Amino acid sequence: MAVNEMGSRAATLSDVARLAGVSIATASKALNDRDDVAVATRQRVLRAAEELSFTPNAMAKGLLAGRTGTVGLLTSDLEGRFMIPILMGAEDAFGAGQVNVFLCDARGDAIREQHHLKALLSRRVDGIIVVGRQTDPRPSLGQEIPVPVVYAYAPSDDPRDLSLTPDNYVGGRMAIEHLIACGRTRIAHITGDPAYAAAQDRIAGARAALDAAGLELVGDPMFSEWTEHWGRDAAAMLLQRHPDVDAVFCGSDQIARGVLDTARDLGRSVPDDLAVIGYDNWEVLATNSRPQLTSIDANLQQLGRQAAQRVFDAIDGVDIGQGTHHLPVRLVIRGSTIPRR
Amino acid sequence: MAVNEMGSRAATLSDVARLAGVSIATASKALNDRDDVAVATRQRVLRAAEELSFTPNAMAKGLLAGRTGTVGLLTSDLEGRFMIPILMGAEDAFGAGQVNVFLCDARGDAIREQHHLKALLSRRVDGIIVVGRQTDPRPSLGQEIPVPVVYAYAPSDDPRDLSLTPDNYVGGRMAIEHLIACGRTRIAHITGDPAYAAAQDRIAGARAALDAAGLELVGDPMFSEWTEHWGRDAAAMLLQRHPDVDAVFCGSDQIARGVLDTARDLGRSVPDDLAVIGYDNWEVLATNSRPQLTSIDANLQQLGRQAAQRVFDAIDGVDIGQGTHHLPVRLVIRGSTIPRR
DNA sequence: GAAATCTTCGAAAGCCATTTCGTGCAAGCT
DNA sequence: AGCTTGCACGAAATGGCTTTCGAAGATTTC
Repeated sequence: MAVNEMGSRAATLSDVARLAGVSIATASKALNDRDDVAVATRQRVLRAAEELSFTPNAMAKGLLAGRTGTVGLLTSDLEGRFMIPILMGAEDAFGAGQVNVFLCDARGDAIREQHHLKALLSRRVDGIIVVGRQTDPRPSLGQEIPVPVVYAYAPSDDPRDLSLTPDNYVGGRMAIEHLIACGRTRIAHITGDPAYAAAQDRIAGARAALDAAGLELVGDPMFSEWTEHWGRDAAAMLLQRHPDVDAVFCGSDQIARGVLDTARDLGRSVPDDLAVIGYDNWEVLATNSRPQLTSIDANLQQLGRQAAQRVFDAIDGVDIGQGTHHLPVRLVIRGSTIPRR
Repeated sequence: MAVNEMGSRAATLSDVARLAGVSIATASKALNDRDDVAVATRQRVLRAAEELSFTPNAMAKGLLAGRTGTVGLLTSDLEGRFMIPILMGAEDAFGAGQVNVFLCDARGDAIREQHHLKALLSRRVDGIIVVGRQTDPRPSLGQEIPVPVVYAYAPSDDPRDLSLTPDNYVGGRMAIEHLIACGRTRIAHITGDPAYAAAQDRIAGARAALDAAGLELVGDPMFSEWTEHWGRDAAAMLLQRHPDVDAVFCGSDQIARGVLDTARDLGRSVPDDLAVIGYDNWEVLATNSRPQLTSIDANLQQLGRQAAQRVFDAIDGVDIGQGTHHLPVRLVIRGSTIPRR
């Protein structure tokens, strides 16, 4: 047979018991380190289990325990760059223990999500993490779910749910504060789609920081796509209209890469002549540009870990609170705002 | 309670039966659309199930059926760009049916992998897909696994296993053939770490194509990292040593981006003066460069789908064969090799 | 030596849904 | 009326494991 033998299906506890010459009950106790089993007997059982490479059937166990040691991860867009670190963080937090992750990708489709949700519930997952692809609020799964639910990245639109999302407002503020700390005063903003809450939140934070310093944005924020192309085009327009600009806060690293490109084309030196800061800290982009890109990192992996931790806590009966929590972001300084020493 | 009520645990079939005033057996039959149930009775049961929002316990079902409707996805590096499309393809193929995916990330650690494997087996997955992070062969999980195993991307080192991996040899050949078709004859190769099978396979394919056309590579293949930085540096060296080169085959899109950068800096126009082709067809990089990047796409999503399909077939008892299968790749032509019309 | 106390083990119930098989009943037939 | 036939439903076994509780044997105590 090609792939494998599949001959004898996995050994069961009674196989082990028979080989060890004890009852099923005793075998179970021996394998689970319970009392009331003589040392010699336990040894025999363990050896038998070893020999049959016995693996307890998690389903049978779960059926009894009422717990499956399984958590569902309901994403809406696997492709998205933001999903992966969150997923990793969650997998990380779980992986250490006995918990495994059920992955479901709804492909951004509500019907499919409902379908997957049902599948997860029928598998009796102990908890669910819902990962969205934007920071805009998404429809709640409802309060009727019989297991804890935590929303990551995209918060739920129902305040009774617990949501963890990066703090874009503070991110915007930090970016501007950093630019000001670098001595910049004529700061412009190029960002992506204005329909994204992320774009608006970052602008709000940026404006707050500028206000606090008695400054104003150079021109209006420039909206369009989250792409390098737009970054290039926007930068060209910006530098023509406002040649005296000395810093650009970009809504994404992709946009920032475009801005760097145009700056180079037009002979503006970065960071001396023009400081550029990105957003997302997408390493591949940020560390391979010339100069390397200062950026805001949303700590997504940590966000994923926290979401997992909350689910754990809830499973253990801990009250994990509710509402939308904005998790701290961090500034990663590179050459595009501060000259290399 | 914060996250949800969790009050009454999920309803069971006997709850439904009691509410409908029938036996468990009848309830089961009604819900599963089996015969021997009067229409009126079925209606009553369905209504009861609806009311209790009954979801059948997949574990109990699996315990009977001997099948769990679950497949394990054992990756070694979630971070990797290659993992995601494969994962999506697999999830795609499964998602349509009743199958769900267990995701395990071994973080490239053999111990952790063993641990996860055991967890998957104890969950009685019906099959396993092992996804590696490079195309270099990886240690087999062994022939003792009681369920079908398919290796994706990274083939198993045991020819008795079934492995699906992209055809890097043909990829290299296609790249060169395309450049030749574009009228180029002085072709150089800049790639990444020579320890990668991917690098060597692509070179072998490239050499075969050059041979067939009676051509030779300009200079030796240039090895180092799979980064933009290296692409820039390598291109600078190349253009200095061999100013007459008219095409560069790059081992990755990142390297190609670096090459484009340097070409621009040195005033070489792409594609007229110098054609550049990348590898991987990483859309974000390939479509945002100037000009857009021609590249080789490994069809990873399809690879994932195929892996899933093979697992399905094996579960259904179909002999799915063995050995390493090299899946077709495809050329994606953009502006870096052919001028925009 | 008899009674009390451990120690060690096994029988059996239970988790939840499916399925086989048998029972009760009404309708159909001669 | 007496028989078969068909229908609708339920009792019970099944699957793999845990756990409770009782029983047998070994040990200690007076």
